[in-house]
Amino acid sequence: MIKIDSTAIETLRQRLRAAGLRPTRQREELAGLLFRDGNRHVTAEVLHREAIQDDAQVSLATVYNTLHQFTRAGLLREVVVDSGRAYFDTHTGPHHHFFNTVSQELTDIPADRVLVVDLPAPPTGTQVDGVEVVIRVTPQNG
Amino acid sequence: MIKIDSTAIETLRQRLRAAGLRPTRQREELAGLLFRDGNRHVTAEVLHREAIQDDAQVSLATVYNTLHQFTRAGLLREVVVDSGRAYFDTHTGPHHHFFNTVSQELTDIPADRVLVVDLPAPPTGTQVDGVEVVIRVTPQNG
DNA sequence: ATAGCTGCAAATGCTTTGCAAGGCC
DNA sequence: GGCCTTGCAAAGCATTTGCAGCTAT
Repeated sequence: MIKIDSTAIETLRQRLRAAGLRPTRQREELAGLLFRDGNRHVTAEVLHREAIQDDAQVSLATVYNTLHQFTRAGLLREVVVDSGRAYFDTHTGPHHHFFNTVSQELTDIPADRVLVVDLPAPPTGTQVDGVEVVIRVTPQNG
Repeated sequence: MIKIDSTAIETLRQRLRAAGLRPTRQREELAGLLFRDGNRHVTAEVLHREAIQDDAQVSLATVYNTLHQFTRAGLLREVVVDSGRAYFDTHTGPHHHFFNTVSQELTDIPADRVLVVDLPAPPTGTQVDGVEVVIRVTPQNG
């Protein structure tokens, strides 16, 4: 169970309410794990394991539902780097990622460190929704 | 069944052999579908459906295996744009993609139309393996 | 002949869904 | 109380694997 002072809990609850989500025990727990330590990159399974280790009662299905609700509400952003698993990022602003394909770890790259220039026009009848840069890395000498 | 002249078939067979793969009926069929019409972006399911409509005998499992063998052999490249489905691109050189998230269609962007500058150093102990830029687009007014 | 392929079906891994029970306002 | 949320289990996809039979060289 998430252990933080009552002010922080109240901030979380207000944040959820502002997003149009009822502050339930599970949502508070997951929001606490996601947002207390700054920027994080999680998969549903990892977040679920953390919640369980934290003595919280949350099912994996609820973790999935919650991650999507948070994403729809703008509290999270999905990062696509693996065709078999979804990653969620607590940093919703524009930025990019390193993805270590061996350890499967994500690292942020500030948006201002990558400049995409001379962008071609999108296909006819479409509009640009977002630009994602993923730099795949592997351990050296391995 | 793929219908092309014997010269083209022989070219395909040699290409497979050069990649260290036995030119079997299934591989010729799939290679024919993939490489005869220039650059293509396919999922396993789409390629399988095409092969079946072409009166070829190929199982979906073989399509999956073949796509990965071709990728390992450098004939294909995997493009990660969806966390639930794998796309394969017949264009293996450096370039980027538009991904229409509604129609799920991929469009190439030549590498020289996108410039990624001031690239930050990769995380300690890792080396860069590749840079992928994905521009997500949606239909206009919808 | 034999090492490599294929097909099927079953297994796997991640994710979603249906529905009854429970919790928030 | 009423509606939203949760949990469980089952279902749903995409993908991989085991193994017997087939095939290219």
